[in-house]
Amino acid sequence: MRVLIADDHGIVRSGLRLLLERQPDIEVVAEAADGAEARDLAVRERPDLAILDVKMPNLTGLQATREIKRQAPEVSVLILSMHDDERYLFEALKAGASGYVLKAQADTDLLAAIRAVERGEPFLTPEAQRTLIKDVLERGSTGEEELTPREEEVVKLVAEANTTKQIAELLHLSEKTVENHRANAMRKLGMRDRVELVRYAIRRGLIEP
Amino acid sequence: MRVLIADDHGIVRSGLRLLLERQPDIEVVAEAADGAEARDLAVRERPDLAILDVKMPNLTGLQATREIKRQAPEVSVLILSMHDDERYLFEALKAGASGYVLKAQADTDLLAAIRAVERGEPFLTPEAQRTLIKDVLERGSTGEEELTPREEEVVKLVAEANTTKQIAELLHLSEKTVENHRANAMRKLGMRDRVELVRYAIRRGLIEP
DNA sequence: AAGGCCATAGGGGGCAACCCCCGATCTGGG
DNA sequence: CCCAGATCGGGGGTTGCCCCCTATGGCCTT
Repeated sequence: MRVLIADDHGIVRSGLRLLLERQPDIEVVAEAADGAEARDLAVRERPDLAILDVKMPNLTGLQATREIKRQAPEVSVLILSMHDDERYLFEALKAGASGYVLKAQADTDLLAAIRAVERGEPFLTPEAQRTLIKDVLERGSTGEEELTPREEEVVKLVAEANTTKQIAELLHLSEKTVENHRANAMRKLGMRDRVELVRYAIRRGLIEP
Repeated sequence: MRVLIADDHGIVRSGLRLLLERQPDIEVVAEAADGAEARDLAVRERPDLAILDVKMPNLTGLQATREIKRQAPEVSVLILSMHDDERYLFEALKAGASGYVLKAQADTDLLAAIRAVERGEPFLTPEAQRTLIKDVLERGSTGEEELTPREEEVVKLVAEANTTKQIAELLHLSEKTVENHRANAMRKLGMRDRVELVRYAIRRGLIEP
């Protein structure tokens, strides 16, 4: 099994490599120190599996996952999350990840996750499963309404502190259209102003804080 | 040289251990998964050096440092920091740490830091030195760019998507006062609107995304 | 005593954001 | 073929953000 690992900390990459290479059938074929590098390597090397940290420079693990699944959908992705952070779980799954493992449990759960992915099954730690169930129950079965690509693009630009006029120029649209996309996004998300959109964009990994 | 390592992620401990044990004169005599355990082991084992992650359960690396330096001052402490987080640099030095190393640079800087500590010298990465110098210069010469407690409080509430009116009610102030604090904070930080304040507040850890 | 910073409060004004309506065009799927 | 949804564009209005200014009382340092 050919694996790519991506984390901005050399120490973590060493630890992962050590853990993985104790397995006779696993080979680490590439290491990346940021999200953009991870995406490029995944597209070029086509590993069986990419293990990505959530928090990386250039592209977050979530952004990298989206791009990898678009450009090389046969590459499976496992997301590694710091802390007790399960807030990215939902987004990770929507981005196309096959599993979500907390770093604190990485040494015990990671191999189980890899074996699951190998069999083509998804993998979630028990904690992650609990979080997911809680989320689904809270949001109702569907989750929140999804944004269209255009709406998401506008939200991203809003969150980067562009004014309506600037966004209109960037996208070659009228200010009115930009306002409409922003308003529709806010309505779908149940938000009242740009400030809430910023936090949403950061949670979604659309922008860096 | 007898070393203790403390980090809540097994993967990171593995990576550290791997790195350190390649050195013939370094022996990892203890591993801790949280701050309290790190303190207890440091006091009992009296290693020459304790390498502590900033963010750990029970006691943070900084709290653990303070307690270790009080109960076993001959133990040197190196702080390992996640992210690009240099915000704990001052506190670490104040707590008695001999050095501050970013995890992203751990594999290259950590050994240099250990050798410095061995010689009884302090160690800061070039980035940390720059941060320190920048801060000293800012505080020394021109008006300091730090926010007053009131300004920070207002910024936090702004970033939580409260309107000026809501903040005024929460703090029992006039809207005008809130506006002044917000405007002063924005001027100090060189920002133009609330959207930028949100990202600042998240970077500073004032609020969660 | 004087000057400095801070927290408090206010006036007035320009403009962007936000809200509620509306319609036109194009596309994909039943 | 028609309908739904996405995209694009607009009118017209209220609110709140943001910027400019002044001012007072409390506290600390000089």
